[in-house]
Amino acid sequence: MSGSPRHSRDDVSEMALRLLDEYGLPDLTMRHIAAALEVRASALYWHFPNKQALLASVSARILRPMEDVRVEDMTVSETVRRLGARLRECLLAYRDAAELVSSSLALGLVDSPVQPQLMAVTRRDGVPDSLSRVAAEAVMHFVVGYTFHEQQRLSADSFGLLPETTSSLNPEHANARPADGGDFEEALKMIADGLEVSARQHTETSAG
Amino acid sequence: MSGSPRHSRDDVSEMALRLLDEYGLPDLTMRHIAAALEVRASALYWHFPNKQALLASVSARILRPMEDVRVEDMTVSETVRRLGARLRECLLAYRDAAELVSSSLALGLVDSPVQPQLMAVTRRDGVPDSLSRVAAEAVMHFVVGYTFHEQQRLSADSFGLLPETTSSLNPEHANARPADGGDFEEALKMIADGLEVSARQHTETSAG
DNA sequence: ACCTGAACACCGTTCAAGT
DNA sequence: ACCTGAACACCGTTCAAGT
Repeated sequence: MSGSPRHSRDDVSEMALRLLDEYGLPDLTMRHIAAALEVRASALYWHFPNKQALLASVSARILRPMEDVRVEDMTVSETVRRLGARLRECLLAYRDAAELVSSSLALGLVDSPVQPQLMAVTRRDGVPDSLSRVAAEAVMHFVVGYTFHEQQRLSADSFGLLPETTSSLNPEHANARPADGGDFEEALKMIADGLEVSARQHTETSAG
Repeated sequence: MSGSPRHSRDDVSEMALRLLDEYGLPDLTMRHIAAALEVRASALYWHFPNKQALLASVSARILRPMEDVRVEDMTVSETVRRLGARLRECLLAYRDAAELVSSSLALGLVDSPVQPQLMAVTRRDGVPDSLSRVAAEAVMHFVVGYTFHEQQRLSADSFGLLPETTSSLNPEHANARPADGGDFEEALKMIADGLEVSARQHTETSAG
């Protein structure tokens, strides 16, 4: 059929995402990605300057569904909670996605997945951009960190590791026990409430 | 002088922390740590089962100053802000410390650096443990993620990278500009305020 | 108890050369 | 425009053997 199966940038990152989900981040090597595309590792350097850039394009792909969240009719608090919950869903959709996105975000190689939509709503409601940016950072870092930790526990469990540690039979370490799914939403609510308090303080100060 | 310079576990992690600060995480290899101790890489496997365990002991060392924070006389809100600020200081004290601690925390190889002291104060004030744990997670993940990003920007700047991107001359990307130091405390305040709102809601509900 | 020596099975990246 | 081939300079980890 196809005599010369040459690839696009998008082909590469699409395949990389598939391999990430199937084999995990430690096995997402340039050689494995290349092999899956029936190509040598050196060929990938025509499409990307280095591995970090390739991983950033995979991160952007993972975060793409964030764009579909419609926030027009939401309150500020609803928007914070909705964007946070959706971000967690995006990260849980692929194996090791939270770890990958965490480092791409820290390196500044992908845009904030929360800021644009949150800012649209806060501007509509007269909340200062500075507060909105801060809240977007708080939500983003909390969700990515929380889900990173959560995702590690999931794959540790599936590997059969931590058999007695996770069963929380040790009252000595009850304080250290991981939070469950409902705690995630509780934390988002805290940040949302905190943003509303700050916004209220701002309008009182500038109006009164 | 010393004929047989054999090492302890603590010697190894102390040297590893020095090398981390001097050369950064990518160069913190088993071979480099061993060489600095005048030993072969394989010798490290007598002290630690693998590299991740060694890195976890370095993380614990970085977080040790968290224990010195005295919270007895603080309000809940002050405690959140103080512990968050101190955590950031701990991470900024060594090169790439935030990235290292981020992964150790996600892997569950080090304890929460926020929870014990926050819980002491919230218990004193009758705030439910569940809320306290959630807030501790929010603070921890936010601070580590924020500082990870911040620290990457610092070393990118010192490397002379991102010369025009960081000078924020591009109005198109003004929304994406990184938050400054004051924004960090603003975000901690949001989480602290959110915790107080939740605590208030709880006591109202349970008291009638 | 603590370490060496040597090997195993890999990495990311570069670059001249091919088509 | 897109890729190969071959090399460079490394990795983490294991394990028999030494002292």
